[in-house]
Amino acid sequence: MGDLLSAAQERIRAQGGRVTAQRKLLFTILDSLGEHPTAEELFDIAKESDPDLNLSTVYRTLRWLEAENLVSSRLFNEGRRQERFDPALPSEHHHFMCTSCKNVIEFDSHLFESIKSQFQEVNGARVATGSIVLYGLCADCRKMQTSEHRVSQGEG
Amino acid sequence: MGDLLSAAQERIRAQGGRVTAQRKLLFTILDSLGEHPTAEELFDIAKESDPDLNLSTVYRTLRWLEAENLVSSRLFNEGRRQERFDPALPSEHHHFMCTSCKNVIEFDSHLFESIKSQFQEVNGARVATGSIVLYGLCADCRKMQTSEHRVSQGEG
DNA sequence: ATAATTATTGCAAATGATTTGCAATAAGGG
DNA sequence: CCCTTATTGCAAATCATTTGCAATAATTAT
Repeated sequence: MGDLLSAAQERIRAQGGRVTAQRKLLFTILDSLGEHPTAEELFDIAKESDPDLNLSTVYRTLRWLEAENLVSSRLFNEGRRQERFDPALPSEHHHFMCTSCKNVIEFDSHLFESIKSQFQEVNGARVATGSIVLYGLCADCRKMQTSEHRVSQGEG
Repeated sequence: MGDLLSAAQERIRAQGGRVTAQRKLLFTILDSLGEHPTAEELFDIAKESDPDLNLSTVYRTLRWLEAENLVSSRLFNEGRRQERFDPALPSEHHHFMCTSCKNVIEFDSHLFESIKSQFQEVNGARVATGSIVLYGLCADCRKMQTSEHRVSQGEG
């Protein structure tokens, strides 16, 4: 929704680059996808439209977007050591990952500034960036777990 | 300083395991090291005492400690996709990583609880764990940067 | 439109971090 | 001190990502 598609195309042109079908496809998907996909997840979605697409192209496109500050990548503690790509605008925000469905929810917290300045004062450090990551069950997965309980206990 | 060494040895024995020289060495190093080493960093230190030590043994030992909740592993955004192992006791704490020297400083924040409960209320989720990671320059590296500036500007 | 230029792609092989299979070694019990 | 088998070292496998290179295709000039 942030119109990554047109922002990215403009930047490509400004750099004398080429607006290829693969890039347009990937930009479009990222733009509409309200998620934090891994390279492979994005690849799997894109392959439905372009079966010849290669995973290297996905990585190269994501790295280019990252260098242009149009997406950022982060590692969650999900067992895998795999990056997730965040197409949100680069305002400071934090993440919650559901440990069951792996969905990521973004959130803000005005308390984060206080945490940063408190750390700086105590340690004499200079904090440049940072983020909060929370893990747990999202509302949907909580409901499902509860109803599974009910079923397995014969209460449904 | 948390006496990981003896805690770990006790648990090994309790499980019918064997207290090997390699394990003792690694426990001792982790115990005294006030840092968050990668497997390879720990390996390099340990190799000085036991040149035949193998990196697999380091990984296996760290994974075992992790399963026993005596260390935890985390991924920082340092370019590499490499785990760092935290030998701190499993109380909730947060991390600052110096982007220059890569040193990790642990800290607490009572505000974290508020952030968690606020997220839960707003989203209907259940937060189980989470943490704050800050990046910036530690006090020492700030000083060095400043003095380098001074030198390069001929002000020293 | 068409050809020329070269950025970008697909593929395969390389890389870096971590894991695993297996035969050799060595703790700890008898 | 010997036996049993947990643990080790080594090499090969794996997973996520990157890279070299020849083939392809988007732009640019014709």
